[in-house]
Amino acid sequence: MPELPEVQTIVDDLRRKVVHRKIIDLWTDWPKSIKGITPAILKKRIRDSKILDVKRLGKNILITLDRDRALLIHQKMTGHLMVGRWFLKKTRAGWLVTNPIRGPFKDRVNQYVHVIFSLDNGKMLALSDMRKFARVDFGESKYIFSLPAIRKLGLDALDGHLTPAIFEKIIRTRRKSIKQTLMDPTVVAGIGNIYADDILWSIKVHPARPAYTLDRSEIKKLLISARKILKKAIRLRGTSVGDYRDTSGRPGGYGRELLVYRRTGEPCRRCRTPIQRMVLGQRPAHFCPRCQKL
DNA sequence: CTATAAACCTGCTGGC
DNA sequence: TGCCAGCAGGTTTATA
Repeated sequence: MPELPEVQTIVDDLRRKVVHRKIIDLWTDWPKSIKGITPAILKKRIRDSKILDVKRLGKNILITLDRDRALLIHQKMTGHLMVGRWFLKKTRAGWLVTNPIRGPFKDRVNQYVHVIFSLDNGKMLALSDMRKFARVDFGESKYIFSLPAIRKLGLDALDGHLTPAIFEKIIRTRRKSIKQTLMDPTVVAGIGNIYADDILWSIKVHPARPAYTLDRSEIKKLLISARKILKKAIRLRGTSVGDYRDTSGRPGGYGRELLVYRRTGEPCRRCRTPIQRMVLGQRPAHFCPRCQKL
């Protein structure tokens, strides 16, 4: 689900909804969602933690707690964070979580909720994830920031410290394709498959071009375009291709604006040539064979 | 070191 | 209608 704009949307929601709240309980039916420690230990250690802040680190969500501790959540492909009131219900098949949010969810039971933090205002922060790839990590700030996922994170795509000159230096040393380079979180943080395709289409660069072949002006255009597209997607509250939803269960609006992503066979928005699909680094890449020459 | 593949999971889609 | 291969927003780990 989540790339930079989707994660930012979630973080903005969470700042309004859970900052200053206390976590009073923890429930999970998928212990693997929690890294490092058992759910029972996390439950004990997190009780009565006050939420001080919520931030985005690349595609990770950092929830800062009191007593110098923090939660780090990565939603991976199909993870969702939702805030609301749920009810646990025991059935023959196990625990089910009922979800009163109306709208995009097909029914009132969200069978994919696997972790729930109960808050002191009667609401719950729930992690729902159909594919169970999402992970929650907990510990002292020192521990969280020592995690490879954070330590090795490149500069954020929207971070002002990432200047055209620095971006050029990074891009020009990479031998991989420009698309795989853009999607590598240790190079630039936040760009995933959807936005990488749209960004490259917008500057007419073929996704398979080796990164080091881009010249200075192309790299500058790349950075400017990346920021423009990511900011537009944040304004529209993300892309809902598949099942992405915000913390209230509402879809994002960028899906209608997609430039090439998942438009295989459809006409290029510039020249009407049918969009092509190829595979790069095990991921699909979409491009216009006429606008984006190798 | 690099490049590719597999692993982690479930549900949906399309072809036969 | 039914089955099954292939595919999906991401990242880490294994293999060559």
